[in-house]
Amino acid sequence: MATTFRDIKAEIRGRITDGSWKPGALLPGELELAERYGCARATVNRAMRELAEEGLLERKRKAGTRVRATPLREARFEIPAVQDEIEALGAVYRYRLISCAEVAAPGWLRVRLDLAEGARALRVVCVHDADGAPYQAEDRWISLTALPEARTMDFANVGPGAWLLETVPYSDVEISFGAVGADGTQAGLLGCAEGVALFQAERATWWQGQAITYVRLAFRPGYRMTTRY
Amino acid sequence: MATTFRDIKAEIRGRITDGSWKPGALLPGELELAERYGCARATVNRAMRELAEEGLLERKRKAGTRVRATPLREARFEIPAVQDEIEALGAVYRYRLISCAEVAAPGWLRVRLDLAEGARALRVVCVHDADGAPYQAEDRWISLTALPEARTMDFANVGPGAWLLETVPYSDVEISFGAVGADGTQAGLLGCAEGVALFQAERATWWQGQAITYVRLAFRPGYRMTTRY
DNA sequence: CAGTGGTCTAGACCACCGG
DNA sequence: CGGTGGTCTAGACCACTGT
Repeated sequence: MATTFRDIKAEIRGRITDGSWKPGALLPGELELAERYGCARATVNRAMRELAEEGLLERKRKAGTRVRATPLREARFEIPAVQDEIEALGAVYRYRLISCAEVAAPGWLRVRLDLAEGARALRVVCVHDADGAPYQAEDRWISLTALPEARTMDFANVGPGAWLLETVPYSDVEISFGAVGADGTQAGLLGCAEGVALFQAERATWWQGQAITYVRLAFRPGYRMTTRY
Repeated sequence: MATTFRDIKAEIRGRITDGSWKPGALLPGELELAERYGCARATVNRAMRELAEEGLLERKRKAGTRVRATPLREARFEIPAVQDEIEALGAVYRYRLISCAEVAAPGWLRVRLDLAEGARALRVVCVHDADGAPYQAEDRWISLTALPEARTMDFANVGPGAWLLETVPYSDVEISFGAVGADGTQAGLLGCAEGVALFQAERATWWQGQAITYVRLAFRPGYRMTTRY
């Protein structure tokens, strides 16, 4: 009878969800559970530690382990590249460049990315289609302070997102989601009426403390982002 | 010179983000790294295992450990109770019940929650205010099959969300986010014009395979959900 | 088949913090 | 202060899977 840390996790999770151990309740110590399950303390430790990471338990030295009084609800969303997202739907992906120009970084962007006055940026506007219909409109600003080589890039066939992904693969990201009424540009790009409600993501990316890019992604009307937890 | 699993994580993470180890690159085996850092294999194992969970590494038996070719971007959002969310902003929370009535579950809800024909539900509509201004409009359906005791509850002062949280604290949830134009009811409850873009969450909750509740939460215009990763 | 990661063990020392 | 969780060790066996 093998007692793995997964068995113990399942056992404890079961007791919590079925109500045997109510929110706030104190669980037995690791040593006692190890004896009860006939395994090493390290095994119990891993089980409980992971359940704590998942938000079901609260652990404190000396105080012991308790069922979280207020369930910590945490949802995880995968943020795939647009092309992957579209192809995962079984649709044909197409990329269309609308415009690409070097400009002086506007004030709001300098504030947002902490850029110096006079900083310059590359602004790229493009659309991602799924089966020929607009799926996502992208309005991106790339800091030419951090990535001067972006000037020489040709974004006619490769999206700026894909290029950045291979140039700066691992970076720090701040992302936020909201709803906006489509402005004239977005309405044109997505083929909808002005004012229609759009799901919009905003993402700022940093690498080693330096701002890389800021992007606004407006999704086609009706888009939903879904997950379980 | 203490080498903890955190040190090793930081070390490896650094090599990945600074580009020394590029996407797809093969890392040394656990045994070699253990020797290199002068620690036990278990310590290296924990460091690498956690980095894999975080999406930076890909591990396969026999094949070894590699830097993920395509960074797995995963964002985590906390989903607090509305009251906590509002009070965390430093605002005063207020709850207002708009209506509460027992009804036959409409077809779309029966499909959504897998309810039997003729199933009955409690429909509760309410508003959550922050500093006196509407923050979130809630339109909730509670399955009376699963929770007949909801019939006798008085939701005049306690929100249905808070009651459910203490009645069924740990459940399975499916959640999705999108943008909608405010309908007449939502416009009235949130004090905005019809058609204004609203950020909307939909949540279906299950407990031991049985549907508990379905809720639509429409946030005040301009609301954004933010995180880092 | 053989090499890699996955997991368990028995024991140890330590840091934190509640009583 | 002393009990609890946090972490490390040295060793072992096993499961998967590429070659």
